[in-house]
Amino acid sequence: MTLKIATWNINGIKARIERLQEWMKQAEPDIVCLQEIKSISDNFPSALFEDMNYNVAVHGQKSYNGVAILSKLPFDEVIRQLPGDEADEQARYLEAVVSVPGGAVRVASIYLPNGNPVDSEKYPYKLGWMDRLIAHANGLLGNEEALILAGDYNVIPEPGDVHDPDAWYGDALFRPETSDKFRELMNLGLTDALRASTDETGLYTFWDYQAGAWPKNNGIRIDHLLLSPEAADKLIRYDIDKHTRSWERPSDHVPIWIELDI
DNA sequence: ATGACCTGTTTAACAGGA
Repeated sequence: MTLKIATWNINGIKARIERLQEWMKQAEPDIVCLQEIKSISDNFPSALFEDMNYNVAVHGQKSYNGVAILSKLPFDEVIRQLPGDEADEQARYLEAVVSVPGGAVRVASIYLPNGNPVDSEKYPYKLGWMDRLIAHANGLLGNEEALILAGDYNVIPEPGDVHDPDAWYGDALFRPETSDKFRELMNLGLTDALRASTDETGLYTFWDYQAGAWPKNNGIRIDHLLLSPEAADKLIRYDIDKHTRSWERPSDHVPIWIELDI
């Protein structure tokens, strides 16, 4: 069977319900990871998606952050925290396991901290969060199962993933400490689904609302689908649903997705 | 045009985003 897995930072579920449903009807994903729902769990419109035959897992927070996973396959397990800091109250991580004929598929919806400004406490928080993610991913990779770490990483991996690398060099999304941590994560043995599909540069997933970034194609690639070897072996397709950025009242991010031949 | 935003909340300006 083919399993289609997508991730999308929707920048507010309340403001994006119609866009999200329209895209889901077009794209027909089996699993959708959402970030920045900006809603407490109780206010997430789960019933709308249950009516579309999706199971819903939510880790919400008032006003900020918040992640969710919608899945046509039932959840065998749901984890709502990234291990490593019990005091961390920001809702940025949600992990779920579903069963397919070949075994288990584990999917995480990740909203990695932005980290700007870099001279504030926000940047060490980002780097610490990345350390926790590296440790957790390392443990999960030991399971030797299909693992998909999906989400908004707030990390520009390479100069070819940003329209103007020089302008972004000191930014929390692109500075060397951030790149080093991201490389450390990848070096655990993860595959960037886009890079497994193409060497093309200038492919973006985010365009700022300001300064005409979208019409000028001043974008950055910060949303990623990272795959364990067991998942990468099954990868048959990757794409960016760029057209949604032209919709009325769009998110500033667009959905990205993969198909796995399970 | 060297300009230009969006969301949620304390519903009027902020905080936060990237």
